[in-house]
Amino acid sequence: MATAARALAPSPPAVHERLYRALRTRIMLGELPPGRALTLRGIAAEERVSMTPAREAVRRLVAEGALTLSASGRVSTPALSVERIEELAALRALIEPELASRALPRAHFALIDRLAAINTAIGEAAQNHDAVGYIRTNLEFHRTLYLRAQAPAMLAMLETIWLQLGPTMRAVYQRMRRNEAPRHHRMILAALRAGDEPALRLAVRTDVTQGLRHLLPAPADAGR
Amino acid sequence: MATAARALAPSPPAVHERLYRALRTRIMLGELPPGRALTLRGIAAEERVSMTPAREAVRRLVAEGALTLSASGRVSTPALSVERIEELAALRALIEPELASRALPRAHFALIDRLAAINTAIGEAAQNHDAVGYIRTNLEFHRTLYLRAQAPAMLAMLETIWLQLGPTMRAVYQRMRRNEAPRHHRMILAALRAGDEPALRLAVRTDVTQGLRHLLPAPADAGR
DNA sequence: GCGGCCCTGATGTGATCACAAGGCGGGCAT
DNA sequence: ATGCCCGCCTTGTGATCACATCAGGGCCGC
Repeated sequence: MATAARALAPSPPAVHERLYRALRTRIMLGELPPGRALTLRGIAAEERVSMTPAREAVRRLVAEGALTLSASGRVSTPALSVERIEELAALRALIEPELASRALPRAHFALIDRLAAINTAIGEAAQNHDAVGYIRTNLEFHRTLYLRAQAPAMLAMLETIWLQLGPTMRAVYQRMRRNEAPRHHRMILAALRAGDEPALRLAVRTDVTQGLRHLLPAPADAGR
Repeated sequence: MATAARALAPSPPAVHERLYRALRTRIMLGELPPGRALTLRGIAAEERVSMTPAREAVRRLVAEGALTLSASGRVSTPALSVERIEELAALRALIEPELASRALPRAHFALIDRLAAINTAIGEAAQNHDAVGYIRTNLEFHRTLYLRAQAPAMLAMLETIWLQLGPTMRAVYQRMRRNEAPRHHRMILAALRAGDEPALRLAVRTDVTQGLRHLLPAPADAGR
């Protein structure tokens, strides 16, 4: 695709692609608060281009659920309802253990070492109270593992879920004043080293549901 | 959203929305073969509009994986690799039992009766060798059940998976000369009537994997 | 003081144009 | 006859414009 083409020849990527990447990153990392309004002309002016590519980038992000359109077509980051957050968390809890399980047979030492290093970076971001850094390294931890699953369609679907949760994530990690990396990450690493598939599934699933539990009101059946 | 607005006032929906719906339906029902090339000007001319709304509709469908862009930006329906089909089938097998399970507590008699009626229609389409009709009624069966789960985000994600499988589905149902509705649908109905949640999950999961097994080469570990 | 109404400016939508890239076919050389 | 090359013409991209819609603020009347 476009990425590969750019890797071969340094031809500038299409403008709408660049806008898309930029917005997508900002949204996924939680740099935009939920409910933040955006305008096509504003996005376009920011990069000194016309509205056309801005429209295309926004349309694409809306299709992925990263942005929402009001009835009159105004664009904003989504302000998720509790029910929707619960659904998205449940989807993560379904897909991520599956990806981890598929990655397990291919997880050699070098990968586990890299995951451990990323986990250290997560801890540093947590100590610095760097919310964006925390989200970015946390996602990098998961993505690095799941890339080994060799399941691009699943990973793509999962990333759109992360994307939808992006603006909300920021609120989560600001609320919980965390000082260290998620404790379940160590369990994930241990299960990977041991080649223990059930333990890995459980650790991943718990990591996901723990991370989002803070957003759900009643801790009643959050783990159903 | 736009649908609700249209329901209140019969104002015509936005052109790009209309194009999107039309294309989406044709793709999901398998009316377009895999690898079919489309052009923005062609889509636009078909409905006597300019390229702009056609571009938006296509961009949206590309974001959902319903269409693919070649390196030079040409648009076509995706020709899925076997690996990708397996991934999408696995995603269906993860998400659909969950949706069925969530729908179970809300599944009253009227719903089960309606599902049985739809199932009859599936059988009729099968006997008439009506591939598009078969796919449409089959999806309607599943969607009708899952709508009761009150999980719009999950259902939306699932529909994008169906969408990606659309062009390929056509090939499946032409290959297997089926004469009746999927046999697991009866098991789904029975589990719903009995309120048996594990049986329902199993029946749904089996229905999904059986339906797509014909596309996978070696029947070795398709059900892993 | 306050609530409702109207107007204006901002915003999204669709059409049209200019341009660059590339696919495909015809034509030429061997 | 066949293979290659070149040029045309289709195709996607970005810019610009006209227009309908609507949100928000100011103004008037109570």
